[in-house]
Amino acid sequence: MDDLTDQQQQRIKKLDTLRELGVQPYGTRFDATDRAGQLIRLHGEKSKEVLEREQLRCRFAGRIVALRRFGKAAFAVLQDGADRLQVYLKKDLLGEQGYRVCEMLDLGDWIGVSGQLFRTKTDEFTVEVRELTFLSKALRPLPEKWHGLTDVETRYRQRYVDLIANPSVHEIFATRSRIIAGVRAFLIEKGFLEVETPMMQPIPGGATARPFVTHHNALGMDLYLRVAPELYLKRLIVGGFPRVFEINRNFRNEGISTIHNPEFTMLEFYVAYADYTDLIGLTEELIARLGKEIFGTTTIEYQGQQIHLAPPWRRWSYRQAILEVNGLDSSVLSDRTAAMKAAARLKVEVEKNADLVTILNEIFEETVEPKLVQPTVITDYPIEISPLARRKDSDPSLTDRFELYIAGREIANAFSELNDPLDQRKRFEAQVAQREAGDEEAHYMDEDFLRALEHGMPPTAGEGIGIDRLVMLFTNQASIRDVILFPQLRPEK
RNA sequence: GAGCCGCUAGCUCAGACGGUAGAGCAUCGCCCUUUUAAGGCGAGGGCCCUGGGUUCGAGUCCCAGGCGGCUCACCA
Repeated sequence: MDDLTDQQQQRIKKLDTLRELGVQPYGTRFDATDRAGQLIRLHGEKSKEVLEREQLRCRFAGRIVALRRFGKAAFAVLQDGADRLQVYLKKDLLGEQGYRVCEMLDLGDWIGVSGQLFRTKTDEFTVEVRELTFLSKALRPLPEKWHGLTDVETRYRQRYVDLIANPSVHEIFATRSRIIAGVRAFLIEKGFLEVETPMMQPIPGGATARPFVTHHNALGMDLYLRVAPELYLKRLIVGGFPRVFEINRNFRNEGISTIHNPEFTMLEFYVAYADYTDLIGLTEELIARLGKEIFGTTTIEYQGQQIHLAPPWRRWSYRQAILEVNGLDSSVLSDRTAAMKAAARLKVEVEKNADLVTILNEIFEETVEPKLVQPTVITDYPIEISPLARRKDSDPSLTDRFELYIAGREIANAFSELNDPLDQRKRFEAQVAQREAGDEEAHYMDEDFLRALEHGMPPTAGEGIGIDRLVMLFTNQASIRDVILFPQLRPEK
């Protein structure tokens, strides 16, 4: 007890006093017939006179987030979900015993109240409490009322405190939930089946990324946390589900930054008989609908930039974008030396022995991506950087693929799936060769996936949307940690 | 991984040139039955991130480390 702060000791003392008063400081159920938000919506606009006439009774619960005492009376503000409602505690109405309980209240405690709605002298919509039920004692103090909790580290480590102290944080995560619910509703409406595929995979596939490894004791084998659900979802297309989607976590054993968390939420969906161009329209519809349904507009602001989500979005081929943004001659597309010179002139750093595709991709990422502020669909990616995408009929060096960029960031990646098992085998073999050459992110051979394709996969288009980044965009957050409830951090000590 | 910045009371922050560690809020005591950053009077509260070093003396200067943020590199 000696290592407790004075405030913690005071609260434990009050805990004991409550028990002496016959109050259980950690109670059981409270029959809240009302919610603060409901009361505010239904009656919050009524005048003093109307409230006096109607004599409305109510019963709700919440956490004390503000407390102003006056000797024989007090005002407390209760937080119930996203809403705050003031209650008035008066000795006359609560009695000697009841008011002793009030004197034991602290910021952070949970209480239930029943009473009558009224308006104070200062016109504040308030509950005059007739009965108070103590629900739970907080043994630690809340952050300061004015500045709240601003220390970023504490906000991430103790998200529960962040959520109490910062209503805007509470709102961001409520919005995140609505976005995911909106995505789910949209896809289900479009005839998709929601499925769950393994998070622990014997062969990690579906993305070029380093996996986490874990071990299953009973099976005596290593398993990988998935880097993508892609190969399993395609197995389901083979199995005869024509439209499937999954919203779930992916895990990548890579660096952490403002746009990377080791575990992140991914939406992937697959449509049989469709090609990538069908998905462009579907994506336009989805994003615009989310804007309208959740924010009532298709114009949003992200980090000071106005972004117009209403379709149609600009479409630009990967190669055209590289040429036009930089005013380059089309020779760079086929001439490695010309591409190298262009990179040097554009101050794009490229490894000395990089191949043409890598040079062009560096140029794309450095010079084109940051310019794609308004939603832009980039199409026709080179085959070398699209190992799972279908080859373009009109140009075998390209794929039937697009990526959606908004605010300079990749939001979606979609392509017509490669369903030729022999071609897929060759590409896996190429990946395996790269892996053997030291590329830890290259794909593994997945014989079972090939076997599935050999059973015949209908023409299919698939797409992935990074949910965290989508939420960042819609909630105007610069860091992924501000849209993930418990971002990954090193241990405290 | 590299660079820059930060770490002082429960919270938000001050602490020039090295000389007994401060404020506001919160807490505790007294007063106060319509306040809303309530108010008045009084009081308590510190491993100054950790470990070394320099010095008569270190929150402050030096070295090493920890944790976090931002920027850069890989990735979505």
